[in-house]
Amino acid sequence: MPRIPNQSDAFTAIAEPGRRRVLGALARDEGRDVTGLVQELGWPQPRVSKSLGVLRRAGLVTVERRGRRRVYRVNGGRLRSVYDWVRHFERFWESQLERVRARAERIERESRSARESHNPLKGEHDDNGHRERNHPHD
Amino acid sequence: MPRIPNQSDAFTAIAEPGRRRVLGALARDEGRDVTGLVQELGWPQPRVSKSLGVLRRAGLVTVERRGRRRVYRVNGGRLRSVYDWVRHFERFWESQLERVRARAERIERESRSARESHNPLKGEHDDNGHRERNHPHD
DNA sequence: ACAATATATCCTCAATCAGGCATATGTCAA
DNA sequence: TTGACATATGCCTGATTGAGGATATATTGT
Repeated sequence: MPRIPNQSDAFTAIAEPGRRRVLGALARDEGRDVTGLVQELGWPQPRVSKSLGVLRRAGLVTVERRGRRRVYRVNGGRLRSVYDWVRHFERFWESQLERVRARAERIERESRSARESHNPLKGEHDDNGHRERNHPHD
Repeated sequence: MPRIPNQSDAFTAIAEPGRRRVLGALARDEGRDVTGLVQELGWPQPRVSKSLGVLRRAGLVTVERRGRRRVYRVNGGRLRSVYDWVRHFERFWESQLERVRARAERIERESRSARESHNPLKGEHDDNGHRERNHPHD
């Protein structure tokens, strides 16, 4: 039985770029209703609601009923658990030396794009396939 | 076309508990080879290698060839991008007031477990389905 | 009670993913 | 070179996922 990463886990919840966008939007204001998010994001309402649902079940946001509206807010507590986890690796970027060494190692790079290539050429030309965004602040 | 969250995205890479374990194991020492991880984690080797592959493509770890061994190390730079993103939400847990308010709102809780219930009872008995670990430091 | 508004949930589909296992590739030692 | 060791990759499968669209549920105003 594969896959346990329940969507109600904070890490899984923020793995999706769209949901990160939602959190970002929520963070800008102090509480926002679904309609507001729909307008800001330009997404169909069901999609927004579903993203909010995942975030809600992950405990990353809270809801307050205001009449027919529902005001969503960022729930810091949960995000903090992610923060704390990442924080454990702080020492790996704190020292400049670390970065230098890491960079030196990156020279003799790792595997190529993984899916493509499969290039049977002798010299295994390492390449990381750097096509991702390095700052997923979506 | 659904699903874009490429595995070579740092957030997606750390979404999987197993991969978080690997990172944790790597963080304990200063460089570790696959065999070492296999022993520490008790996983079949292919699984370890595959986890490392994802982390590698996400730029979260680096490899250094040492003979037939491959020494993996945590790459702080990438983890930092996650750190920075989460950090933007710092104000949501910094103030105790925030937490108090959030807690007050949590009282009138959100949706029930999502999958189950569907209880047509009038009074919507909110429940967050708090069955996840709140500290995924796996 | 009815219509309109606001939001959540259901269903289906295509794509992705993790895990298991077998196997390929690479490297060292004799 | 041969064989053992170390690691990566390919394939298959069951399960999960996100998106889209339709629809259900709730709430307010008249």
